[in-house]
Amino acid sequence: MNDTRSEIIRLGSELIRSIGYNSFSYADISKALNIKNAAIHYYFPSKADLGVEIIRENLNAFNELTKAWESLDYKSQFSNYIHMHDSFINNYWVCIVGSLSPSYDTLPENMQKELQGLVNTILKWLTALLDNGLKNNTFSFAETPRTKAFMVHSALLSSLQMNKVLKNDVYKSIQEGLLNI
Amino acid sequence: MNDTRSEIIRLGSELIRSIGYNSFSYADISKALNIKNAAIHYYFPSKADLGVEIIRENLNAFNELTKAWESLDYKSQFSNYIHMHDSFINNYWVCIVGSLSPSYDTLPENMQKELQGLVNTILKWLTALLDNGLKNNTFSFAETPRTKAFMVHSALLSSLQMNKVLKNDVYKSIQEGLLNI
DNA sequence: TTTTATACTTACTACTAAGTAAATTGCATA
DNA sequence: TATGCAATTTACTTAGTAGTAAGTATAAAA
Repeated sequence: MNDTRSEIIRLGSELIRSIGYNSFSYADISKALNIKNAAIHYYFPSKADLGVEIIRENLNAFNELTKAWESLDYKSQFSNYIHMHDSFINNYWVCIVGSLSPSYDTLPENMQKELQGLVNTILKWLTALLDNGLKNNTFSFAETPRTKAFMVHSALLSSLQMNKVLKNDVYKSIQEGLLNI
Repeated sequence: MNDTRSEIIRLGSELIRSIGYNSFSYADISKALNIKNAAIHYYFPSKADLGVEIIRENLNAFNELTKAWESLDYKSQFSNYIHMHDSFINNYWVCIVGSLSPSYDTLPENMQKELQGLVNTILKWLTALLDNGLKNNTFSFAETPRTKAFMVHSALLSSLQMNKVLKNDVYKSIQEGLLNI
């Protein structure tokens, strides 16, 4: 994979996090990388192709991270997950799922499928972790692991969105609240 | 307020919930209402004017609802709040805050301010309710009322977004989880 | 009966978006 | 040295989008 291609993905990823998929254009990328709009079409014929690739890269990154955490105890894995997006708050970025979900109905079909895959992967991993941690008393909560996974994921995702609007301590507050299980 | 004007707001509201502010155009509204695009500009010279009005109507609706609940016990008020958006799930709509927040940086300044006002009003009301309910033992939780309000609001908001993507029981699961405080 | 204001329509502008075909550059290999 | 391929630009099309200026129908007020 060459430089230009990976730079396009990197920038596209940032733009999705900061302003959303429908709000960025190939012109935003071409200006920033000092190339022409047609050069982006060379690597990603349609914007949907770029969108799909960006989601895939996020899925790969998630899978690699969680694999690297495998040997850690459940509490550490959970804490790592909760702190996964810490670097986003100063830029007021949201995670890719939080960015794409509200505009889900406007996304091309292949992006919708890819997004579903990403969300399912995250929730499956988190549910298993909570289930294991509940069984060996690392965690304690009343809900089913699946419901708890929904709640944790949702709270975290949305705290990044609220951080964009309120620019206050909402992200840190929710993190602390979540870690206390 | 005449019919056309309120129909524009109603439809605009729906469009924001279903596809987002940046994804709908005056053409979407004019076609649906069988009027011309310029007729919308007559009532709302710029799209931002319409956006601001839609947020304001939501704020008014929230204030009226919570005022109507004032005489109820805290548990009922909390339950009402949690069920506030039940009618959205079958259409896969998100709430206005969940729709606008991820694209916050693309919104015109007056819409940003209005959105902040709405979020602050919701969080202020919810924090006060949780605080009161904690003090009289209606609720029991370890976090500060403010943090708990962040968490409840975030989980609920984001469950509507996940409902769009997964079209499963995530919204109901999170509701049940939240009601158990 | 004329005037005035409201609620629009007609017909347009300026601009931005994604996408494409064809030409060009530059480097590696035969 | 010539050829061929990959990476890119040039120059363009098509299809929207918000927004506007000028005109029109209608009904109530003067």
